[in-house]
Amino acid sequence: MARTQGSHSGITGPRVREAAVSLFAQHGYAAVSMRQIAGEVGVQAGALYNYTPDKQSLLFGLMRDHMQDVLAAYEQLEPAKDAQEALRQFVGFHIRYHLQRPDEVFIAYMELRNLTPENFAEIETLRRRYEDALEAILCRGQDSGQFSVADTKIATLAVIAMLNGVMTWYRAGGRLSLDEVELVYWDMIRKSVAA
Amino acid sequence: MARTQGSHSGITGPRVREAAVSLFAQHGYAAVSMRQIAGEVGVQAGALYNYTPDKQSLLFGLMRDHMQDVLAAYEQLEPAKDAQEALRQFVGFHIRYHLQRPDEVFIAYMELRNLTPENFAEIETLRRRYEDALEAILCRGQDSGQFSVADTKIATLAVIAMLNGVMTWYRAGGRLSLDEVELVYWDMIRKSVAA
DNA sequence: AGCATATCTGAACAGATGTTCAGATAGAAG
DNA sequence: CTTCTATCTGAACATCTGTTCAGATATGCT
Repeated sequence: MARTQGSHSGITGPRVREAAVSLFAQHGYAAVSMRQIAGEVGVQAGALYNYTPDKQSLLFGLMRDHMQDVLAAYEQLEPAKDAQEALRQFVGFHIRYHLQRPDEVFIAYMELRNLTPENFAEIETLRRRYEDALEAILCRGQDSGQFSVADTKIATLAVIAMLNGVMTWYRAGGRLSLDEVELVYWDMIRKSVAA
Repeated sequence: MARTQGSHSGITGPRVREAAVSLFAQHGYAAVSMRQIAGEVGVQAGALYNYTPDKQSLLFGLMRDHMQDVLAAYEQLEPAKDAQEALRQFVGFHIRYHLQRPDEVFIAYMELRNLTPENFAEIETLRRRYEDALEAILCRGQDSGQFSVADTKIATLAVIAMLNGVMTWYRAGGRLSLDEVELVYWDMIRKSVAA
């Protein structure tokens, strides 16, 4: 009757990651124990160590994979012709992608301080690549005279901060549809950088 | 020679709170132990319980006092005449006040999930009062035709999210002065809600 | 001077923490 | 059916957790 044993690597592995994502997002990395994660999966704590060398690596793996997924998804979009078009593309992509993976996104920017210095540096590099993509768009529009921002670096961070705010309140099936949300944000961002 | 004892309530009390603010902001509530806080103050862990009934109350007290301070400081500003003026005042106040207390602000929105439900509700009420102040400004400008936003509630959250982003990168003595930072953000926000 | 009180120490508590590992078990391979 | 191996259990480990409290100590008061 006891617990099932044997070969379940292909099943348990993903479930460990799913449980970790859900629990880390809900209570925070430091507040979640390996035993809680194991309990969610339906397994003893020791079994987790077949899938991660330690707790820190589990967190880091989740964050790194998420950032790489975001970058890969964004970079395979077909490049827009002009800056305005590219900015709209970025806004739409960011909102939709992030609302599809709220837990991963939440972890990726809430748990940075719980990474070891080396792991932190690696995540920051990936995040930086994403920010640079947006800054490149702003610079392009600035050069072409379509945009007018006092400082492209700050504008980049301001736009991303604004977009990230959507995750704090948006709930699927709420007052506004995804299309409406995207439109509202696009409207504000378009105007905020306009010449 | 040993540790000093006797009457130090007026000194130790604030130092406990300062240490807690600093450590919670740096590593997160769940990752900081009472012994670490005590060590920072130069006292044994048990002594902390002269100043807080428990760890949760310590966190809650810091967050509640911070939110009340923010509200009190904002509400004693003399009301601006028109909506545009009021928005500018809000932006300036928010940036300057928050950059003066980065740790408290950081805690106030990072540690919400570590509050008990009752404590969470109380903090949310205070936060809501602050957001409502901004939304009232946006509504005023919307009515007067100065502003044009698709949704005042979302615009409120978007503006605050954008402003909060300043704390993730601003460092005193950096590339830009406080005045410049305020100007850059005011420029973007003014345009983003403009008619 | 000595008394009273606020403050701190130091040890103790019950339980939780991340991690390890020998041994049990189930499915795959022959 | 047997053997092999990946997977999981269950117990153990050293250490850390928030919190309590009796006793020590210094300060303020008389």
